[in-house]
Amino acid sequence: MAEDVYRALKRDIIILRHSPGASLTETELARRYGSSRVPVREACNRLQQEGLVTSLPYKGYFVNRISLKEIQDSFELREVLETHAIEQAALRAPADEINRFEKLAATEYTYHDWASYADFLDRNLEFHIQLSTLSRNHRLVAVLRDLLSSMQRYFFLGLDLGDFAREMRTEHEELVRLLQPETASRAAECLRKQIRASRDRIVRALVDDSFDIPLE
Amino acid sequence: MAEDVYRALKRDIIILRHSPGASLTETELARRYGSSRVPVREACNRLQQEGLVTSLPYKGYFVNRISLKEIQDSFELREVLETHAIEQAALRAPADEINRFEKLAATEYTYHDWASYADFLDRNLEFHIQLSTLSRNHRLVAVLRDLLSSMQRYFFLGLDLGDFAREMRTEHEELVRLLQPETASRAAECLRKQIRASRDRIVRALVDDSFDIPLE
DNA sequence: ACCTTGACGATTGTATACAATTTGTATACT
DNA sequence: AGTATACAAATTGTATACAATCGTCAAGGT
Repeated sequence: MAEDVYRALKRDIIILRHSPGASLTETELARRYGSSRVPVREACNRLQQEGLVTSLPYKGYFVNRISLKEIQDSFELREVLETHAIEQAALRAPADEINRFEKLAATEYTYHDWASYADFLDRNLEFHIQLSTLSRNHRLVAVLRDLLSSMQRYFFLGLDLGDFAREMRTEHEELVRLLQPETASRAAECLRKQIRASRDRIVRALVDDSFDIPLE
Repeated sequence: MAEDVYRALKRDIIILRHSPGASLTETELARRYGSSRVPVREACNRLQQEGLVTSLPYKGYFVNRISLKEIQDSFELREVLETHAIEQAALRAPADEINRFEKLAATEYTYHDWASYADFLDRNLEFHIQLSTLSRNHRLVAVLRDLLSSMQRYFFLGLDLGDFAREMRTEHEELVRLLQPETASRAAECLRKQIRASRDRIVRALVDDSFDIPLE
């Protein structure tokens, strides 16, 4: 049940059902998600460690606001971690596992259909995690999973800015093609370019003020 | 009180008072640290997310075993994160903050004095965290802090292998000297060398079987 | 002899009652 | 009117009682 609350609450934060800056109290969350305060506490603690909410003792929990600085920091960190992961992945990738990724890469979403956004984000996360798993560094994968999870909220913003479904699918397929020892460094550079493009899309969305979400 | 339990339990795991592989139950921990099960649960959850213990539902918590693979994974991850951090730190470090680090770098320990090990590890962690803070990337610092915390157990093993107190102090001072924009990449390479030396010391300690700790 | 089944012990999972803390508000005093 | 103090409301922090789950071991049947 704690797991249910965790998942539901996280999803609601990611798809912005809980607005950045919003105040959450244990009692109200318990009512909303149909449990008692204890599982809610556990869920909130996990989300706090992931950097999605902040706990102020005796005051409540608050959905972390979105700031340009944190977006840039997150993307910088992602670039360091994931380019390293994919380079190692390409160096160590066994050929018989590559075709498995062609299916994972083939995921798109429907523009302006918010329900499809959530699905796409899940599959996209899965793709990147499976990719980094090829690096054979469990620890790296764990950190990257937490990081990408907490960035889902940003990606959600980016999707509604334009129809990049086909473009992202093409990017995925390009990565899979480069997943071989000889092209390891090219794979890393390719991913780096994609990550920066994604960051720029999202930053542009925010500074253009297309969204009326609480910043800073 | 949850905070107290967390700190005490973490310390006891790091200094190997709780042996790797040991079984921990909430009730017994509550008795040992003088609280009820609720704060213990919170502490254990945090430690689980940090990778120090594993929770098996309805069975208990278990102190994670130490494996060569995980040590190597951790050091690889540390190398990626911290060399990036120090390079950014050197590029952005304001001159008036440098002297603050000369004090932090001047920390040693007394060989064969286990009590001094714990103190040294704390100050050493603080040094590296403060260093990475100069990178101005909060997110990176947060991840690095978690990683280094969970590696403290390994460092503890390394200390008892030989008297490296002066050597490590010298290494620290060398890093501080290189903490300038012109020598940024040299700082990164210097740190990389140090991290690998540290890893090799610890790996050697384990394969030489100098310790009778339960491995993987 | 072996397999099934049932009960018991140990442990975590959950709910709820109560304590501690903070913040704001109202009231009394100067 | 202004300030200080006491009190009340809201919220998390902690303790404890109870429920759910898993593993073990023994008993009984085949």
